[in-house]
Amino acid sequence: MQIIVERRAGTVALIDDDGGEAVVPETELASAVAEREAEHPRWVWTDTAQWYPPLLAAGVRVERCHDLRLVDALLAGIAGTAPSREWGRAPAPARSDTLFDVDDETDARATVIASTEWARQQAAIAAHPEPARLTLLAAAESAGALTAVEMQHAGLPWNAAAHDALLTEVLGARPAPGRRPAALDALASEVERLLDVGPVPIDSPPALVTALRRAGLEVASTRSAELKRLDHPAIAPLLQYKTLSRLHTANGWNWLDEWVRDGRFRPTFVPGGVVTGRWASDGGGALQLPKQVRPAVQADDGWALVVADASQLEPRILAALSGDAAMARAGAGEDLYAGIVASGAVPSREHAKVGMLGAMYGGTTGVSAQVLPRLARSFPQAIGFVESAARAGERGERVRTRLGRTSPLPPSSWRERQSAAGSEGAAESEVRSARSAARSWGRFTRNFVVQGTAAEWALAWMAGVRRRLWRADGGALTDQPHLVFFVHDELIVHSPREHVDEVARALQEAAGDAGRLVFGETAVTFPVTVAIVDRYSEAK
DNA sequence: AAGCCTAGCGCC
DNA sequence: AGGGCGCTAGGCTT
Repeated sequence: MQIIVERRAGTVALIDDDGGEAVVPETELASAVAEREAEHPRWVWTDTAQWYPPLLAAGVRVERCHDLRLVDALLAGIAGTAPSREWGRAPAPARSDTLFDVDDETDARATVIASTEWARQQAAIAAHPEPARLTLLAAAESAGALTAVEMQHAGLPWNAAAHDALLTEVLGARPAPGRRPAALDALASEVERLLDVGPVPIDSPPALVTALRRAGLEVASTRSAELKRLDHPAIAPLLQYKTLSRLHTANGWNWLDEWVRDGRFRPTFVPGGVVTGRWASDGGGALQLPKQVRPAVQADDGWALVVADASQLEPRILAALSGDAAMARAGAGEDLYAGIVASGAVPSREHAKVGMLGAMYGGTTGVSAQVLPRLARSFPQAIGFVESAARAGERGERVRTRLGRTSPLPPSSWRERQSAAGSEGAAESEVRSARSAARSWGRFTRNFVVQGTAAEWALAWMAGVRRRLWRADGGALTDQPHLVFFVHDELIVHSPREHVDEVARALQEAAGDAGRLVFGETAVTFPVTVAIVDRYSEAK
């Protein structure tokens, strides 16, 4: 059964299957939801990110929901239209210099009648050629939205003292605000001394290029890959400076002050935030947590981190998508790349890895391009699948993931370039640049099908883990094993030590379920490695 | 001062 | 001339 949650001027209507309505003041919503949650309804509401945090704060957990905003975005993508409404986004703050008053319009767009929208979405899903897949995607997306809020609520356990210690270890003591740590000062002086061309503006890439050239180093940029190719004594300290400076600015003491409170890092996860369906994050750079700071991610006393990682997820996804039996066989063990080597297709694991990544990203140079023909011979269906997605993109067509998320159409400027290049008397440069733009869009659609389907698998995995950890008898989320982190193909559960084995089992079993859910019968396996550790850095 | 852009680098 | 992101600093414009 489902219960639609509909806002009505300071009150909230809860509408059940039979059309029965209970209208409660917003202040009493949590208890009204708690009362009904016992019947395991699916909560149909406009936006999990808005409705769920206050419920969790009141100690009320919700098992299932349908997120109208996220599903609308999916359906709009499929229909090739813009999302139908602004979903309750806060109105733009009033600005005195604004030329026209947008508030009325913004409010109107923000008003979504949940029951009406729910009916519309059900009809749209039923009318889709693959309603079962789309239903699954809507459920997975919505479960992800619940999990995202729960992970922010619980927070990733973070030992601020350990973080401070590791910063001090490599940077020196925390400097006064606005000052540079001692280790960076020393490295900057060293670079200056070794270049010996006067002051070196080390933090400004364009000015640094000028200084390097003054020192006789032929560089076009200050990218570390380019600097590494140079043979000069100043390069090593310069690269070291960049690494430490990055740590200091991105994940240093300021980051710690801003993002870690009461032993927890609580980023906002943004389900569906990426065009492919991957999650994005907002604040703290949660999805780019550098390995350097992972020693600070530490389980509470008596607890452990159960860290699970899906092995070679994307090539396995491609094998399942394309039904490539040979690649499924190569992935039968724990290491798909080793399986590709064993099949005789390529000489080394590195060749297998770089070649597969190149096939999925559209690499055209180096080792990746070299081994592609061999991979194509051994795994014609898998390679053919991404090639065909690339060709579709080059023609300006949309592609879709396994469960039905569609890629956007290229911008109108792209189409105009293509047609201009195809017309009589087009300049050669126009043709070349249009061709290059077409290839570029093809690389996007090529990757979209794999990355997007991997995101679907990951959502199904996460939902399965959450379901297995769910305790019907209630209790606070954080009193029992709970998800605390997700990065595309990796999950972390914070768990009391006495439960880690069952948590590990849940992570494994849910991975198997996810493969069957997304692909039905498939020979492709999705092994996950699970590590039970005190610190995130001890995993892998 | 605020907004926007680029360069660069972190993650998957 | 390999896909997707977020974030920071510098530097420019408004």
